[in-house]
Amino acid sequence: MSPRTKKQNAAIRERSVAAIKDAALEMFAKYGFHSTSITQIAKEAGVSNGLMYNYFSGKEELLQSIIQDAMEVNDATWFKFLNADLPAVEKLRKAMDATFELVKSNLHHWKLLTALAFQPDVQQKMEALVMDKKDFYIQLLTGVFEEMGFEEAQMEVFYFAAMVDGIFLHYMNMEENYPLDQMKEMIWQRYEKKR
Amino acid sequence: MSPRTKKQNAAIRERSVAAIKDAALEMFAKYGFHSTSITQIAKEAGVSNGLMYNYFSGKEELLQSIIQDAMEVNDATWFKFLNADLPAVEKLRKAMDATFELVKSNLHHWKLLTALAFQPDVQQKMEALVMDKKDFYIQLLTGVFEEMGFEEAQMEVFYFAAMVDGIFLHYMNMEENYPLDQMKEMIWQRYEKKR
Amino acid sequence: MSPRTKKQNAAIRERSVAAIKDAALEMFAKYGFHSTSITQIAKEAGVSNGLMYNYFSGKEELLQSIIQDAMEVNDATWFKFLNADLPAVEKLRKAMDATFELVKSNLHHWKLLTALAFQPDVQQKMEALVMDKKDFYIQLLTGVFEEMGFEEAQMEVFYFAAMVDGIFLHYMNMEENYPLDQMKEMIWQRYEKKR
Amino acid sequence: MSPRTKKQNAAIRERSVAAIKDAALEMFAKYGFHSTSITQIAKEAGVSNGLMYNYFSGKEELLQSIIQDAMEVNDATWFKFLNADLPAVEKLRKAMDATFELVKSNLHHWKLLTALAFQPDVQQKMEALVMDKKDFYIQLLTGVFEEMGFEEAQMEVFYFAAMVDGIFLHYMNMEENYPLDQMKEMIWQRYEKKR
DNA sequence: GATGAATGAGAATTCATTCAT
DNA sequence: GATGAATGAATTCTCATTCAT
Repeated sequence: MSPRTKKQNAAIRERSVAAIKDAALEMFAKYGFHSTSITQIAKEAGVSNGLMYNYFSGKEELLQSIIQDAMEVNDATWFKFLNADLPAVEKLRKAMDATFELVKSNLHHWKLLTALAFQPDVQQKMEALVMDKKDFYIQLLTGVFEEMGFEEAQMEVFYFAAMVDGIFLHYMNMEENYPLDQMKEMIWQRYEKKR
Repeated sequence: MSPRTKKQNAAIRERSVAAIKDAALEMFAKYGFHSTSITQIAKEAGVSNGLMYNYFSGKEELLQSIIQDAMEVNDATWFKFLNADLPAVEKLRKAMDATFELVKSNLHHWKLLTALAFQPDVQQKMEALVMDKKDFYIQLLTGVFEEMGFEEAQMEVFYFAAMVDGIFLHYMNMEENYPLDQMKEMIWQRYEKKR
Repeated sequence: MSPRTKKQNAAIRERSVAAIKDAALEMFAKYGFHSTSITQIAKEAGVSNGLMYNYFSGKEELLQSIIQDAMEVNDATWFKFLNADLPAVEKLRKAMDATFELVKSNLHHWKLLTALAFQPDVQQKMEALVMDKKDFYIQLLTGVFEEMGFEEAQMEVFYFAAMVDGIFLHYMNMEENYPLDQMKEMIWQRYEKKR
Repeated sequence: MSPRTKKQNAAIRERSVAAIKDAALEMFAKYGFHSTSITQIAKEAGVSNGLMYNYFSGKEELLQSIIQDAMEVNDATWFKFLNADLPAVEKLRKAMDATFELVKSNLHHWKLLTALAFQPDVQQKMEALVMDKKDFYIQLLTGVFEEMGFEEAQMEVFYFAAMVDGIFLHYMNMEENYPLDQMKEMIWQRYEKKR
């Protein structure tokens, strides 16, 4: 009956927080943010209704936290490959491969993020977070395409991003019926010769 | 003294329905479906709270009706150009031009439709409507690309669709800052030579 | 195009009023007062929503009017037989027979009246109407039973009324499965010997 | 500090449910089902508007639950006396006495149940519940009357039931002005001699 | 740290009633 | 006399959030 140590408490907290986030992500992705109630999340997570409020100030903050997590994973991947010490074509290929893998194995996260990107009320709250990143990656990719010899490197960034996101869009709708890998290679044909 | 004629009534009804739909589309696109209340729509439309229920069975049916409208406009355009008696390249170009115009001038509709396509709870209700159409257009486009000499015509359809939708996705997020026309031409470079 | 005569107008009015009352009675009896909407009544009656308000001040007054009608039919019958110039036993028998016929052939009216007699909110509005009548009939019947030689004639009135109403209660619930005529004869056995 | 125990919670829930049911019964009986709003019930029960929905799926289920309760009380009484190991006449007398007591002391329940039995929209929902019971009690009573020597025992059941229900009907309308006990004895005269 | 009973603001929906024609 | 589009108050129900334990 001795009081829990700090470490024990931290572990307990972490487990609870993770359970809540996992359940929430799952259900937000499945039913939408507004159509998922706190009660449903709590039930799915196997905790009480009120526990969420010990860790987040409300439903919105829970969402924010999930979004942040998803973006961090994505960031790590991109940053890793686009900053690697490799020829531009290689960097692009590796980053692209990694991104496709990421999306394949985290379909839930991605569906959720995409869905949210189109819900105007949520969008505004993400905007600040996203804008900086976006500019940063545009810069980064522009550098890569310049190195690959594109005149209008920034236009190429837009074009590349559109192809990738368009493919993901369709993949998310069709899932296993979508020829994801073939699409990736069709993109790649455009850049391969720059090798 | 005498009651209104049928024609008068029809006109009145039509005006009310239009006002409600317009207001709803505007606000759904702006704030999202779940975050827009009937009261808000009614106020925006300049009618009473209850009037919507004279014309639609509920908020959901109102949404359905708006979706249907949007899809009909789109359908008409595509069908017109892809079925025209022209060489395949011309058909594709004209259909593409028309679609870009459509999206440019109906940004609201498109944002709404796209947002909805990612809200899982709404998605299911659209699915039946959309699925048939999708297959139909895949067929139609496959024919066009075959005529243009593509070996893997269906893969080309997916690729083309991904590029177009990816571009629209980004356009919808960045609006006037997006180089929409340049992107269109970048797509077109791939097909022009097939002329 | 000459204006309608007064007589024509009166006929038109009467037809409309009758259609509305008939429809209302039918639906009140079938679905209950609160569960029947003006719109339903109007549709059933084949008239417009607003017409009712030309003849009645509202839904409640329509109900009152229907109740009054039903009670008048009943009154006429009872009064006729209980006031006839006949021996008491004959009067009772004839009034009883007539009442059973009345209920059999106007099941709707009766169900409605009974239902209303138990809806507290409606009850209060009927109370004034009913109370006077009740006392009047108790007097009348008491006279009859006294004439038949009952010591406690008023108790006999209560008892007789309870039997009759109890039988109707069950008849209304079971309808054609109820041995209505046999029940009537079982009551009668009590009074026959007083002949 | 620590959460409430299961027992504590159960007690709290039970108290709330009881408060809601009591208030609802009171007001349904007083104003009718449709004329009583959730808000009124909540106020009378001294709880919030939403609490009812923690325990019942809606207003209708609350009603169902109250009906069920009322029927269970009734059932217990009847079953107890009609199944007792006594001569038939005694059983009947005791069951009858108990029923009259029941109605006297639970006037609210009975008014409500009777009122509901005549509201067509509610009736359908009770029907299944009631029908089985009715047949069961008819059987039971038929046995009793057979034992008492009635040739047409089942007709006697109908007749007896009609008398009892007719008396209750009038009692519910006139309340303390009604000679309830005398009526009971008038019924009894018919059966006493079978002793 | 955790629970879950309770709250109450806000949303969708219904429908008696009005009134311009 | 009749119509039916429009109104808006009232009602049911949902659910994020609070808080005593």
